[in-house]
Amino acid sequence: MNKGAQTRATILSEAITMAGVHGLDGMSIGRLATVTGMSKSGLFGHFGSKEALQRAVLDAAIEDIAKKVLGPAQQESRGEARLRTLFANWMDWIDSDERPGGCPVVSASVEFADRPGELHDVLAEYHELWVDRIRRMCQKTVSEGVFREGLNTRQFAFEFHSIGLGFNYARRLLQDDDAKLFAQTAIDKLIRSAGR
Amino acid sequence: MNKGAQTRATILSEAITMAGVHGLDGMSIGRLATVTGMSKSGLFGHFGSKEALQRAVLDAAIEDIAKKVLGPAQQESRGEARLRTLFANWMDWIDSDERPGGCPVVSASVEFADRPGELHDVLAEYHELWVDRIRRMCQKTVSEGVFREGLNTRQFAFEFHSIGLGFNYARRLLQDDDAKLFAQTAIDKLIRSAGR
DNA sequence: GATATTTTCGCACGAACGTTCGAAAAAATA
DNA sequence: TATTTTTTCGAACGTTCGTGCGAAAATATC
Repeated sequence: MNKGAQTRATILSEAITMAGVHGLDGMSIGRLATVTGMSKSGLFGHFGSKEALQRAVLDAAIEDIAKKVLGPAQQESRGEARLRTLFANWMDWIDSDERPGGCPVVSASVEFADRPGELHDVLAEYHELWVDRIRRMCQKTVSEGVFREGLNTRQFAFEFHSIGLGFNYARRLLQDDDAKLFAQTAIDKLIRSAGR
Repeated sequence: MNKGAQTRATILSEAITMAGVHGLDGMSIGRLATVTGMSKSGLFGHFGSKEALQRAVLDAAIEDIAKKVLGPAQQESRGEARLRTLFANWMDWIDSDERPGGCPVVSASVEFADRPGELHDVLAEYHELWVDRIRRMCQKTVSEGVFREGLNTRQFAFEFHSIGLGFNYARRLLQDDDAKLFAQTAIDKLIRSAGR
């Protein structure tokens, strides 16, 4: 690993944290430089523009989700187990101490929901990908005969995702210790109601 | 109505829109002055500080929700009708053309979830109030014998709120026309599953 | 219509923002 | 070790930010 890639990784790690708390816009290059012990221009040179930095932060967060949340779920053989693992890992990821700001992708999506541009498009595309992954896991569970035939898998994915949002919201805003239980109960209900 | 209160209302109306799109921090006094055709200092004088302005925007949004969403729901006599009206009006409010940024309270809550201060506290308090209102409507429906005895009303409120978040998210980020149907279906399911 | 009060303005301030650039320092290559 | 490339820095730029202040304009009161 080059020196460049190394410091880039350090920067991005701090940037994910800062973006989670202050948003992708609220994350400033100056404060990021202070935190990492670099000069503003030194840090800036790694990205070339603020938008490129924001994009890099987003990519890094998405990659981390792929590694820690999606990957382990895909390794499960059965569909229902995939869904359960996905949700459990997602909640753990949101609740991790490394991320005081909850899921940075959710934060960014709310932040850029109504602002046209590259970041909006990246987020919209990723959201569709994410929901579609849930939908396909659900479809697989149908194929295995565990969920009932004719189940509306897009509806399932919508509800699955909504529960995650509810958890992220309650957990972050209120530090609600019951949130995890509520979310887990809701997922159990959802999965049970999809059974044949 | 004084001239002052009048322009204040005009400012706040524009501010709600801007805050919905750019966030409470992203809403700047300079741009707000341009939009309303005032001078920066003239506008500033109405509030005294940016945080006070943000607080006023939040209060105005919450008041608007009380009038257009909560009020009509409270006028329903039966518990289930209250819940249905509340949800329908909430979705309409989120989806209104006047608010390109969806629900500004949801946006603000995500924005300030991990930033201590007055705004965070206001938002957390309001969220608890909101969820508790849902819970009490649910409890009333239990008392009326429509929902089953022993129903976990806090769980119900969590799921109810989550569905609203899911709608807000999908509708804003993707302009998903199916979002309303998904949300409505989810609410119907939730209400049916709570029945005796 | 005269007076008192409220509202709005222009101007300025210091701080922070993203960004540029050429020089210095560090690292990689030979 | 000498040379080339990459990485980092310091200083500065033009903008925008929130805010303060005294004067002017508009409104309300008598």
